[in-house]
Parts: sequence; structure tokens; C-alpha cells
Amino acid sequence: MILAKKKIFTDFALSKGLRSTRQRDIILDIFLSTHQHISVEELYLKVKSSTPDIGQATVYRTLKLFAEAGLAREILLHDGQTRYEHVVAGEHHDHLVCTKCNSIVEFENETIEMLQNEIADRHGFQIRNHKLEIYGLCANCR
Amino acid sequence: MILAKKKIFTDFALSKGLRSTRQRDIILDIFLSTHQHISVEELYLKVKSSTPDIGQATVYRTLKLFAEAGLAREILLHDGQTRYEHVVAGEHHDHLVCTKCNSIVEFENETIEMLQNEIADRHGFQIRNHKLEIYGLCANCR
DNA sequence: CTTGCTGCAAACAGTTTGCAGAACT
DNA sequence: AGTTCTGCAAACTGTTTGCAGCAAG
Repeated sequence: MILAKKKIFTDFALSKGLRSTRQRDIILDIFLSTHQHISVEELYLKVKSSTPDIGQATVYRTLKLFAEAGLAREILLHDGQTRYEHVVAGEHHDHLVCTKCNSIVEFENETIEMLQNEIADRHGFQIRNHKLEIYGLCANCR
Repeated sequence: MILAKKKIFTDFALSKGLRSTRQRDIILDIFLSTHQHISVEELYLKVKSSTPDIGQATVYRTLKLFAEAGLAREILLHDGQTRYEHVVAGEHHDHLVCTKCNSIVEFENETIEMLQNEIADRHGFQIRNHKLEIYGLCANCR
């Protein structure tokens, strides 16, 4: 929910002594209005077209903040760009990535999550987050 | 097994009409002698110290060939470098990555692999490979 | 008024590429 | 001989950073 996310960021900003600025508000709004895995460049273009005087360094800096605040997550695919996706509390989805058309299907699987916890426990490892990507051909491309 | 890997590459080279060169042999030897997830830079340094006249462009180009030949796999962690790991036929391991000390523990889990196949089937997706990384704190760092 | 934030441009890091000469078949 | 491969350096791409001015508290 969008308002909830804004609150997460406000709280984070408060706890870190960060200022609330026009740029951050705009970038957050636009980020929240996107879906899936947006690259910094793509987001920058959207921001630019709504508010041309925002620079891309700010977009980079702001997305890092979002990630730190826990409302976005960096993901690395194999296209040389850093992408960000929304973090939804308590939910975690993984990705089927088509290597031909680059489409991405998200899925969730409780059992896999559970197994991961078991594995982590066995190694004395404390999970912060995880990433599962399956590469191959999607239904259309095969 | 090292000889088997060399054969994989020889066969691949043959099928693609690639030449066998001193550089590729040396880089392959050194790559096979490494463990875990070596970055191109690290490998280049090893190569350089054994054979100073090999350039890093060649190392980059050669590692791509290895990946194409199926004996290495590119992995992206969050440190801005592309790393390569060995591909062992029929085996697939995943990673527990410590976000503090950057250590990596490998693990394997049959059940997760199975579940992945199910999920892919359900989406009409044909798996080529996959990547599961769990981030958090290792036993030493927590 | 103080300090953090921003835009700009320059700097950076990792990777790729053009090209002339060397090496393989 | 013909073609692929290599080393070098320059080019590129995505990202980060220094700094002077701007804006929030």
C-alpha cells in the first residue's frame, strides 16, 4: 500500500535525521507508481519527464536510500544495469527470467522459503534476504 | 575432473571452429586450478603472474568463451565485479553470502531444485539454469 | 544560520572494441 | 595463405563523487 510505504520512508528519514525534500517525494511517488523491476535509467527518464530539473545523481542517491530504508531492493540481472523492485513486507517473490525476450514472471513458494530457513539454520546463518532467479525460455519463446 | 573439463572446451572449440591457442590453454589451466567465485580481475592477476604477456582483454574474452562452452558460469554479487564459478555437470550449488565479511558458503538442496522444476512447468517455462543466493550474516559475523 | 541536499560535470571502475601484427591451421 | 586471435590503448557504460549554490530545519 502506497501510504504505508511513504510512512516507512518518513520514519526512516526521521530516524536518520534526513531531510524531506521535493526531489525525494517526487522520486518516491514515481517509484511507487511503477511495477516490476525498473532500472535507474528508466526511472530517471520518468522522473525527468515529470520534473526536468532533477538530475540523475539524485535518482541514484535516492534509490540507495530507499533500499536502505527497506522499501526497495536492488536486483542484478545480466543486462549490466542495477534494477530496483518494491519490497512488500512479509512477501517475497522470486523470478523466472526469459533469456530470450527478457520477460520476467514472478512467483512465490512457501516451501522453498522454508527450506532456505532450514539450510540457513544448519549453517548458523542469519538470513537478511535472498534472491532466486530461474533462467530459461518462457512459454512464448520456447 | 580437470581432464574432462579440458575436453569439454576442446569439443566446444572444435564445434565452433575456434583455434587452440597458448593463451586459452593457460587461462583454462589457471581457471581450473581456482576454487569458488573468482573475479576476472583476480584471475587476470594470476594469469599475469604466470605469463606476463597475456592481456586482460584476452582474459575477459576467454572467460566468456568458457561460459558459452558450459564450463563456467557468470555470477553477479553486489560488489560490481563479474565473477565466474566452475560448472560441474549434474551438480548445482547455491550460495549463502555473508553481507559483512563477504564469505560464501555453498550448499545444495535437491528438494529446492525439484520445486523449481515444478514451478517452471506450471508456467510453461523451460529452465536453463538458476541462481539462488541467500544474504545475511554468517555464523562468525552475527 | 547551519547543515544537508542537489545539479552539474568530471572522475571512476569494470568491460568492450578497433586495429595492426602475431599465431594457428 | 587465409583467417582467427591477441595485446594495446582508446572507447564505452553505468555509477559515484567533489563542489558551489540552494533549501530545509
